[in-house]
Amino acid sequence: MDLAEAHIRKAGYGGFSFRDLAAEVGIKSASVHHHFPTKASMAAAVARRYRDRFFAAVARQPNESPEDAIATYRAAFRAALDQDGRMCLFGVLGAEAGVLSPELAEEIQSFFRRCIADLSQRIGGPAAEARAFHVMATLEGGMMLASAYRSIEAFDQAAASLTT
Amino acid sequence: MDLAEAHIRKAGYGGFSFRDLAAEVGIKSASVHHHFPTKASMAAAVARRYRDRFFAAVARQPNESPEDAIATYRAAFRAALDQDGRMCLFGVLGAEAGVLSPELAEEIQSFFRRCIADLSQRIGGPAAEARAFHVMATLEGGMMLASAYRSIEAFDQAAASLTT
DNA sequence: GTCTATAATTTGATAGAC
DNA sequence: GTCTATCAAATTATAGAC
Repeated sequence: MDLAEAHIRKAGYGGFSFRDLAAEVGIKSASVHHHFPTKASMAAAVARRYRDRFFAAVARQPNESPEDAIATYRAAFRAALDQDGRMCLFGVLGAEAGVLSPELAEEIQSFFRRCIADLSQRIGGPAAEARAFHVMATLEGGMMLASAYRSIEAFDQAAASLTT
Repeated sequence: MDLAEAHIRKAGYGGFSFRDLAAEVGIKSASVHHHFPTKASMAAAVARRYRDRFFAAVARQPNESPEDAIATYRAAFRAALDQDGRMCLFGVLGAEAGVLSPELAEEIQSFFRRCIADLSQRIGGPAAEARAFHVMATLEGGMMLASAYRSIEAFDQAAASLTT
């Protein structure tokens, strides 16, 4: 699953194959099928694991200000980029959502809905939801720019103004 | 090229094949190879055409304010989304830039460099470049969110606050 | 849990006729 | 410019032995 995640984040859903994963682990592709019946089911499992890790990382802090919440999200995205220089898993999959399996498409939409709902609540106020959309778009887009530029500075420049 | 562009914007580089394109046009895949020697060369040609169309659409207006320039970019992204509900070509490809051909990777980076340079100049002032990065990230991320949500409202919410 | 073996399909690409 | 024919490789997936 670690390898599958790395491949998806680097090259999208089509960027990993059971054979490649198996070879890198040192087993055969049939053995991978023993754990995940289909490619779509494995991608969905990887997505669920990524989602759980992500929401654990952005968990609400005590006595948190709206600016703190946004900074927490930004730091989580930045850490993912800093560790391995790769895109957000859901950012990659979201871009090709049009042709993925229904199970996976639902997983993607559900991730972003949960991000927006969580951020909106923690930001509060009248324009909270619009600001939540803005924050998520900027962070995802910033990761994409950093991926294209191969430089984390692109992310930092894009996301700097999110907090006042 | 129209069909190739549609497929890439919906599903990424791996989302189109010469056979599929040929079948949709009513010819054979060998005939497509007559026009484009390789898949990478065709994708690069599609990217160049998209780039030229994009920069024509965001051309500088006379007596333009910084807010006007940003609004022009936002309108161009929104129009692409509104017409066919698909991602920005370079947004999709940028997310999977890690495994594309060098020719294509260079085309992607060059597109974003040109966007940032153009926007920076039209915005002006001390923090112009950072604001240009911010605008591009928000627009690309907003398209991705709209793609995942299958709703243009996600884009509008994300990009509303870009202009004052 | 892992293997061998294999099926069925798709893919990118080429040679050469018309 | 388009075709037929074909290749070599890769892909997803399954059956059944160990």
